[in-house]
Amino acid sequence: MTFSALKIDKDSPVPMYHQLKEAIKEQILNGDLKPNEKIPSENMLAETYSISKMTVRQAMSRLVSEGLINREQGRGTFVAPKHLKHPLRRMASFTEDMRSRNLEPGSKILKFERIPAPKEVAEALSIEHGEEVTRIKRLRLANDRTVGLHDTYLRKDIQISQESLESTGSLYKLLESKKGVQFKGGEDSIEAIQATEQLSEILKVPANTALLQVTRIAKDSRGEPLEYVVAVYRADLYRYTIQLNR
Amino acid sequence: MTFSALKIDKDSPVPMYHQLKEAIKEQILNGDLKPNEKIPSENMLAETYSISKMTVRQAMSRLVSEGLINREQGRGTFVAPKHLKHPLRRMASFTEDMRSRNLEPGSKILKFERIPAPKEVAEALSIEHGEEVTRIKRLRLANDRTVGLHDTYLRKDIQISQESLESTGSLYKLLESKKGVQFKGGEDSIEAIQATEQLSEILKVPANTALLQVTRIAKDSRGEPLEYVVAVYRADLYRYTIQLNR
DNA sequence: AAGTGGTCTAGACCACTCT
DNA sequence: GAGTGGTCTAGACCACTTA
Repeated sequence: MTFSALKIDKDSPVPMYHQLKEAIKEQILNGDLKPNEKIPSENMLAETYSISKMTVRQAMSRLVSEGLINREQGRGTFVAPKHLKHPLRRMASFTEDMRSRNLEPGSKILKFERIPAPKEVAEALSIEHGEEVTRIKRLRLANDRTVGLHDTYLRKDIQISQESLESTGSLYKLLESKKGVQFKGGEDSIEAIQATEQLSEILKVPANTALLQVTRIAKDSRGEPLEYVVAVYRADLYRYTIQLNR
Repeated sequence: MTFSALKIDKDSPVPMYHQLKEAIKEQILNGDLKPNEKIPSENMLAETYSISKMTVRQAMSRLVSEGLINREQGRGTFVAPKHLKHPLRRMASFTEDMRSRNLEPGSKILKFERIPAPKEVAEALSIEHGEEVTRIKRLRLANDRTVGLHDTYLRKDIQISQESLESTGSLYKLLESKKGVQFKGGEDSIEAIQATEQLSEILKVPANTALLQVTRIAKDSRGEPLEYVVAVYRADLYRYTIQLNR
């Protein structure tokens, strides 16, 4: 057991439960803790690091909700069996999504403009019809192959420049780390569509091919809609995967 | 404020945080608490019901993860803005999914058999190639219209009869309430496919139409795969919606 | 400054599993 | 019976928002 190597800094501004959570997470991801292996008991961990059981439990609860461990009353806590694929459990950006699939994400901006919100967009963002929004149309690449097309609309108080987006690459990263935006979550709606002539040209597939369309409304920390995206993906290059709880 | 009507039974075998959670949930769902309305503070609730703040917080945390409320440090806790659609937040059965859309779910069993697991199924269920599984092929209906086709494979220790499934309607309900199965969660993989000739006949759509295919691996309380389903839906009648956190 | 949610303690007792 | 996770207490202090 490599747990002895673990250390928790009580004076750190980072909460202790978070330090413990990340430490265990790392051991699971790098293989020190193997699937189905038993994790030291909560009481044990509390004693070892001289923190209270409730704090240990908070770390554990979050690991459970990330799907990394399973708790069984009376038996113990175990590393979750490994997954073959890499289903996401949280709202991810295209960039994060591709990285988790071990693909190199890329972008090509086709349009970057400020326009009055069309009806559908205004409705999704809960703003007035015609209110100004930023509209970004981008080809999305994985290992230099075109996998999809993103049509993004941002609420007008989100001010970004084409240059900053081009240099950052990831819209979510730009918003979160440079614009102080906090995403709380969002809703994805996924459907199958037939390629229109225009889409078939852009994505280089035959007309009428089946495509996967993901429509997202992303929300800020107050739960207000912030971003509306219609993403269309080549069905042969992209599938949407998600890990769910019950 | 109708919170005074709320009561918590300290001697009940039902945890207090669960009682509190359900009570608040009900007030949100029946409209006593309106979207964006402020909920009494944690300290207030703790005092009112003479329970500790940590217990109140456990109730709140679960409501947050169900997407019903938002917490904002320094400001308070608020009922989440309502959603236009009904995106799911947890692994749902087809039956639950349809009900949440206000549609009446239905089924027509096409096949009910015990067969040796094909390779793909064995892999998904982490069992030996050729081990016996229950295979159920069903048309799925919403308001008596065919919306999709489910091809389900169950691990061999799950023993159900065609009659019990027919009388219950919902496979998940049958397993959970009569067979003591506990689903922990699962993984959904969603892709767009073209209708084969066979599928186009069954679903009554033209050949090569775009269809939505959802492949699910559902897991039991120990995290072991239990059910493998390949579901194919008519793109014009079904979309997959999901609520995500970040 | 007052009020709110966020973190944390140092215990306690219970329900469950395994031996 | 020993060990484990699940619930709960009665405090404490901190970080943040709002007035």
